Amino acid sequence: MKNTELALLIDRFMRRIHFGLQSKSHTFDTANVGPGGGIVLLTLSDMGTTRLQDLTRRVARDKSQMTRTVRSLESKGLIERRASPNDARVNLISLTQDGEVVVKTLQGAVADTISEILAPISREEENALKSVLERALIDYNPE
Amino acid sequence: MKNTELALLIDRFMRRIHFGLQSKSHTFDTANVGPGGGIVLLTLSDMGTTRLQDLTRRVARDKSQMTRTVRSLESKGLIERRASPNDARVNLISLTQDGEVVVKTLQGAVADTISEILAPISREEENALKSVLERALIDYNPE
DNA sequence: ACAATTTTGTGGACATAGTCAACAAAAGTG
DNA sequence: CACTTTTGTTGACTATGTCCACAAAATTGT
Repeated sequence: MKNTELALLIDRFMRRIHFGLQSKSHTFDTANVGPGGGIVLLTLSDMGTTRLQDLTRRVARDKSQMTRTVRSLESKGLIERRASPNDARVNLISLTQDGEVVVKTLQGAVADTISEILAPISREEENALKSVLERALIDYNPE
Repeated sequence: MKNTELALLIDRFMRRIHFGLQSKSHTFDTANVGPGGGIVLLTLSDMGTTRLQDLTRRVARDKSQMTRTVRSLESKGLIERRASPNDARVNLISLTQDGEVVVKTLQGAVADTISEILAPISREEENALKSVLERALIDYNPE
């Protein structure tokens, strides 16, 4: 019954990352994608070319939200969409070359911030942390 | 350089909690405090009577945001504020009896959701998870 | 003692993100 | 080939975040 702690900890941890990045965002977010765009780009980089719906599920956002985020990233030339040849409803999303470059920059910034935060944490614990989160999320694919 | 993963995992985990609660919120958020209000109430319950500023730092939100959240909770009769006797600038915030009741309900709901999510995780790992997060946040007190 | 600075909280204005419902087009199904 | 489902878009609304300026009280340095 004391599990409320974990929710609060996760929230604070999230905010910690957020502020860490936010405070230096002018040094790396030159494309002005913001947190929302950043998450989508990084996720897309993980997934490779994907259908919009799958991307939406992975980042666990509302599909309407994703439509807008994707449009914004497209207008910045960072991602491309093309219709699936098999299914005309489906949008296949992929990073452009410019997008790849932005992703590299974001990855650097995020990695730096995370390293800062995890300074007091050992490498083994860090891996354990990832593994636990991954396992908890393994079946999580919201619609 | 692979640490981007953790940021994305934390984000997904957060969303997982959020949706888990959101989908049942009508069953427990009868006071209509929402996620923002809930975090404040739970944190306040952890901290006991506190100054607004300390609460603000703990939840890592903007102070103006906190002003508004606190006003809203006050208008619902869930928290009380009084001026500090020592320092007339300071607002001391505390839960009312109604607030305590709401907190109990929220704690139940959050605990249930977290248990669901952590079903595939052992008790030891869960404790390790908390401990790691706590340690990473130990010195984190933003202004 | 007292001017200058800092701390605490409030308010306004704007930007970003989340939510929900309605919709259109294409695909799948019996 | 009607019926249903899937995919994505749009609109309207709410909630949250961010930034700036401000006022009142406290603190500091001289």
